[in-house]
Formats: sequence, structure tokens, C-alpha cells
Amino acid sequence: MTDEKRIERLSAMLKRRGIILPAFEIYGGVSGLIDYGPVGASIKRKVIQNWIEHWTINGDIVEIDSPTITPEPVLIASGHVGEFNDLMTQCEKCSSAFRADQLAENYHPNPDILGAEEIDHILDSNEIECPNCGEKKWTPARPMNLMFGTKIGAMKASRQAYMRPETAQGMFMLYPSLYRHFRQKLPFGAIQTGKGYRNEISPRQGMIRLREFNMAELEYFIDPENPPITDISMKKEKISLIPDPKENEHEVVSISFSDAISQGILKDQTVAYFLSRTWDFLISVGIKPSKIRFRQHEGTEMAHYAQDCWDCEILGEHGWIECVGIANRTCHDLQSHEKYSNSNSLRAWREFVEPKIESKEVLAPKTSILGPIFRAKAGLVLEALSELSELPNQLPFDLLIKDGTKVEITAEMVERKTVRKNIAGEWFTPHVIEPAFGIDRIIWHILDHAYEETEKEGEKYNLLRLTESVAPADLIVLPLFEKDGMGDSARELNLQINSMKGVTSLIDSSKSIGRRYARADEIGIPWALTVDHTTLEEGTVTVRRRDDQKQVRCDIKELLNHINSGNVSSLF
RNA sequence: GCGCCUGUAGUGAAGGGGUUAUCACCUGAGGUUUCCAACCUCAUGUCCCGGGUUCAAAUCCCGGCGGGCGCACCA
Repeated sequence: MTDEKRIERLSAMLKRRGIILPAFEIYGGVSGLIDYGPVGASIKRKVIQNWIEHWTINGDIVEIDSPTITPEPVLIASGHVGEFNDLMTQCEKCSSAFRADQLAENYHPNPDILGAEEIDHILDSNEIECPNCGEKKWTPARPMNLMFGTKIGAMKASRQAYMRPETAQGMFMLYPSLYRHFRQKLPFGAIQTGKGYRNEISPRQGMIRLREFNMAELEYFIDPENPPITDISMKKEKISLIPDPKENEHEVVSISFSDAISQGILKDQTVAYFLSRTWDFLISVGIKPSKIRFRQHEGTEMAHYAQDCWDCEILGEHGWIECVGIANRTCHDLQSHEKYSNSNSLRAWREFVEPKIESKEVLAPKTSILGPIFRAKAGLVLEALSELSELPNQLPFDLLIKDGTKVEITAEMVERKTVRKNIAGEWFTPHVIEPAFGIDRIIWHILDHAYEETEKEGEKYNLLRLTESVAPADLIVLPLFEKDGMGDSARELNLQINSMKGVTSLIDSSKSIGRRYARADEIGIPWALTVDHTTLEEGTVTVRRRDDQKQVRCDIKELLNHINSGNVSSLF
């Protein structure tokens, strides 16, 4: 599956053509950090733009943009600080790494709170064995947190903060604003694209595991009791699913989305809908359908917040790589932020179909009698009466009040009666479905799938068969020669094309025409326009198609119309 | 983090204590050329970084940084 040589040739091309390069290379480079060069940045921008348009097209999802620097309390509530401040230790013999507190579990009531030295002592004095090899020697426990820490402000006044490990928290922070923006009606969603940071222990595999990476996340808020109705019955194409994998058993099921739902493989309609929309997006940016599969998470690998999770994996030269995670995060985040922040704006209102009439038997206090009797305690008595869950069968009775004393309540002090209450609805914490995309990983696979090594007249010939929507430029203008006015004519044409909104064109006039076609093919420009002598005489140019090198001659005015409407391909 | 391998122009490679480090492609300038990496002339550009050994280090040794693979980790 993995062809090292092809990866090397592809990486060399990506570097040579200014697509993906190692970052800070003149200083030796930093592992896990990459640059998008002049060509790559354009591809990346297009992929992200496609992604944004893909999700916002229905109007129920909006884009937001949040800071990457995140104060510590946010990430405490989200669980990122706690989850990653665990002490880790390694077996000195087999170098298996474990959470130190889990190893010490049977020797301390709450090992979670221990410091590194204490936990080292427990591991040592109890001769705890390595679950893997049985050895009893452990490296000193060290806290492992994959977040980059930083400080907001200077010196004493500074606050602990982290570079965000995911963009998702930004959407949760803005939930109150989103709720108002959408007129307080679920479901709705918010997307955000941007950088995320994880201080990986050992970044590997080129741009697959980066320390700073481009994420694109969607948080879709729903009412779990009234989930949105999504119809994907028209989705008939076969997809690959690996449901609920057992021990090393990766059974791939080839099935359509609609059948997967009716057969109960996809249990959550909303999750299924996002799987299907994710599929559509990946296809639209040029991922090959046969190289996509969805794998359900096992319980053990589930993120700390997720209830149900599917990975979308893409097959490339590095094997099957997780590129999208689609998780039902339930109410975990909003509820946790509510608890830590004391905010009361993280809920939604669910109106009942019919108002509920709640009737309740109460002991209604007669305050004119209670007051003079209990005086200072009267307030506590009233509170205790209203909080009675069960009414006493007989009066008088002894009532326990908050200061710990008991008072006698007699029949004169209260009136037993039934109170009716109209309840129109209730507040609840919305659930959230999160599709999280690793943009860099997707771009890698777009390039991988598009990169084709062929031969032309006995020579090696490479091209990127990028779909038009993610090509670094839409066209390239090539004067056949830089003389007789062909160069000027080409520059004028290039300017005309570039002045159209949303269309980008390059121009190249150095070296032979064949060489320029080759260079354009290698960075995936789908169309080349060649200005020749006939152009000067008749106002026509040749249009060359990258994928089969076919050419047609076309009137410039007509061509400009086709370019403007985005269907150059109809000329062929 | 650990172990093994590895680092020479933009790319791909050769060389392996001793003149000015070699080659191809690429890139740039000029010429030529009426559509697919053509040709001619010229030019730019390289031993990852820091120590050590040595009269002399790109070459040997040590460390760092980067890359690959395996183990471990991976919200």
C-alpha cells in the first residue's frame, strides 16, 4: 500500500513547485510545522472556501471566528486541561507508557490528586508491575499536556492560557449569540476554520500529524427530543462503513446511506446526515470515492466528551488516515461550561405541544398566623413548607427547618390545598453534533489522489488532476512567443480574466510552449489559453485541457463568457 | 521519548581526510523556434548546524536540528 518512492517523488514535487514545504528550513526546520507556498496557499484557500460554502448553503449554519489564545478556565471546563495534565510514566524495560494514576489506582483512594514525587513513591514502594512486560522499573512521572501554554498579560497580572487545541470551544463560547441570531430556534449550527495547536510528542508522516494545523469544525446544535428531520433516502451510492469494530475485526460493509439507516447500522439520523454531507464535500474537492470509508469508534478510543463517533478515513500513501471525525458530543460541553461559568445562557427553550398543567397539593402558609409565632424564624419555616416533597398525613407535625431545629406546625397555621400551574415549556441543554475536519490531511489526500505519474513520448510526465474547484488557478495564459505583440496580447487577456470576480489566471512566457504546458499540468491548472499569430489576426485563442491535452480554438469574447459562467469545459 | 537508518545546489543523484566538490534536470539572460519538458551560448546556485580529532574535515568522532521506519503516544 505504502509506496515510499512515490511519496518521495510527490514530496519533492510539492516542494519544487511551491505547494508544501518544511517551515523555517533555513534554520534547520521544525518538525511538525509546514509552509504552504505560493501555489499551496492558493489550493488551501480554495479547499477552505469550498468547505465554508458547502455548510452555509442552507442558511441554518453560520460562520464565526474566535481567538486562538484561550484562557485556562475554558479548557478546564471543556476537559482539555484535566485530561492532558495526567502524569505519564514509562516502563524502563519495554518503554510502554501509562497514566501513572491508573497504575497506582489500588494503592491510593484518589491517585488523581497526587504529585509526581508521591506517585513515583507509590509505584516504587508497591513494586507495581508493567502490565505489558511485568518489569517493575518506571521512569519518573511527568505531566503530559499536549497543549501549548502561554500567558495573557505580563508578570503578576498575567493569566494562564493555552493555544486552542480545537476550534470547537469558540462555538460554545458564542452559543448565546448564536441562539439569538437564529431567533431562539433549534436546530442551528456554527462553523469555524482556523489554526489549532497540539504539541505532539512525535510528529510523523509529513503533513499528517502537525503541531500547528488547519481545522474546520462545525457544531450543530439540536434538541435531542426533536432531532431535525433529514431525508437522505436519495443517497443511493455505495459507501464503506466499518461499524462498531470488535477486536481487530474490521469488517467493511458496502452499503448506501439510506440502507445503512434502515438496517440500523447508522442509528442516529443526524449523525448519518452529517456523514452523508461529509461524503459529498470530500467528493466535491476531488477525493476518490473508493478511497473513503467511515469507521465507528470503539468505546475505548472515544474522546472524553463523545457519545457516538465516526471517523472518516481516507486512503493514501500513508494508509487509511482519519481526516474527519463526526461525533455526537451530546450536551457535555454546554453543560460543563454552564457549571464552570455559572452562565444561564447556555440553554434552549422547548415549548410543549400542549402546555402542561401541573397540579400539586401544598400546605399553604397563613402568614398572618405564622409570622407572629415564629418571628425571626418565619422565613425559614416558609421555605421549608414550600420545599416539602411529601405532605404529612396529620396535623400538627414537626417540620425540620434549615437551621437544624424542628418546629411544630399546627392546623391553624396552614391550609391544605391544590395549586394548579400552567407550564408552557422547559429549558434544556442542546445536544451538539460535531463534524471536525483536518484540512491539512484532506489537502494531502487531494494532492495524493490527484498526483499522476505518466509517460509522454518516453519521458516521465507528472500532473495534478485537481478538480477545478481546488486548482491553484483557473487558467494560465501563454503567449506562444514573446514577440510580434503576442506577449502584450497575452497580458491584456490575462488582465481581462483576472478582473472577473472569483476567477484567477496566471501568465507564463518563459521557455518553450511545451515546457510551460508541463509546468502548468504539474501544479494542476485545468485550462491553458495560448495566444498565437492567429490570435493577433482573428481574435481567437486555443484552449487546452489539462487532462487529455486536447485543444480547441475559440473566439476570445465567447471564451470570456464561458470563463465568467464557469463552464469552459462545455467548449469541448 | 527510546531504538535502527539518514542529511551534498530548487529537485534527483555521484564522490567519501588533500588542487577550484561532480553530474543531470530545473531556474535566469540572450539567440533560435508557428503549439506540448527541442536546440545553441552564457550565468546563478550545494556539502544541515555546533563542537572535537587532524597540518588539513563535506568526508572520521560527539552533540543538536531535520527526515524515514519500528515501539510508545495521538481529544
